[in-house]
Amino acid sequence: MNAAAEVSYNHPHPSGHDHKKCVREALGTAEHLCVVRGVQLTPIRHQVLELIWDSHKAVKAYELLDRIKPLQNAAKPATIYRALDFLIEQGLIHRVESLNAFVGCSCSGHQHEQLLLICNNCQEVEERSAPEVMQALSLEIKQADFIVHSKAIEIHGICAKCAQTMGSEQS
Amino acid sequence: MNAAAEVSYNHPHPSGHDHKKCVREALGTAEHLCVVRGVQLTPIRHQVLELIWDSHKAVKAYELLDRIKPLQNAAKPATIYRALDFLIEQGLIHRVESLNAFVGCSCSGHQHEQLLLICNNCQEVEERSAPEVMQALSLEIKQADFIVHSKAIEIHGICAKCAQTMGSEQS
DNA sequence: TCAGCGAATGTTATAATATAACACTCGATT
DNA sequence: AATCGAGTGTTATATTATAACATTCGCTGA
Repeated sequence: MNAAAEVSYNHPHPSGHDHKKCVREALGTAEHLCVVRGVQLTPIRHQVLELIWDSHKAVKAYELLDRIKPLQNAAKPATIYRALDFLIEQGLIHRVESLNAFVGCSCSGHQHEQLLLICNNCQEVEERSAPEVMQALSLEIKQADFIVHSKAIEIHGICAKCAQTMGSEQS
Repeated sequence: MNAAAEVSYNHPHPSGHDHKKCVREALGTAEHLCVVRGVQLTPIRHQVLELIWDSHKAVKAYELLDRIKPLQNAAKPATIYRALDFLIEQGLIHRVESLNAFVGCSCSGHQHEQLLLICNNCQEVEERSAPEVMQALSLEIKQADFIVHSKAIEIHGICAKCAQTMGSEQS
């Protein structure tokens, strides 16, 4: 049985987008990249990636652990952390440093360093490539004579959708 | 006895800068801001701030706990985390999200949102205000219709000093 | 004066996040 | 068939952080 068939999507994205398409594309890209790179997207890794893509919210490692247990009875913290390490290495997910949580990367394969807009209300994370920001950042880093290994740009606040909802709910 | 007198500086900054001056300025600014704002920089909070300013490296909470125990025998995790919460609220330190650690803020009183250059070799953290980056970032965020609460921009890599040292040590 | 309050701290317990270390399986290679 | 490496199983523990309630102490209004 295919692991993919065992994971259901509990939180269809509310705002009229076709989330199944997001998932399909993300998994398709992941599968393709892993073949190309000669690395193994094992059942466990695939399931974890699917669970992460269950929504656009950042997910905690132990929440993933709880949710994978019905599928992988033997799952322990190491099971999850190893899968997460792999997925991060392959650029298939982002670690959200400010939340100790993880979110699917929709820019896999392209440049992986993105700006994350993290909604404190709905917990959804939006990735933006923000080329102008990245360019200014590169210049700044160069001026500092600094050799970059990795970048994390995390903005917390309220997303457009929540702002609208909250606004219309005011007295 | 003044708490300030009880903390020694174990790690004078190697690269010829007058670290005592950094500390003096940081503590002076902190004391002044707290008076102006009518908040209390209590002995514990002052000591924690001093310990953080012991170096330009990011410090872990439990490391602070170990180091404050000789001064505050009763210190427990909550002691440290409360002091850290206060110092962060007042903009006197930064939380380094990608390290779960803390570093003194040298821009206290001015705008507090800064770019952090974190050296993976020496662990020192350099703050840069990077106005061009911040401007591009604000624009990007505005385009996304996102309401900002806080920003974290953390760049990991090798600082200029370490790059030089490592370069000259190559075979 | 002293009752009551609020801010800070003391204290105990536990939750949440993450890694280390070693054993086992299994398919590919020699 | 031995060996090897990648992935996983398993146990234990380290690290980071918070909850919840008690106590202290200075201040303020009755």
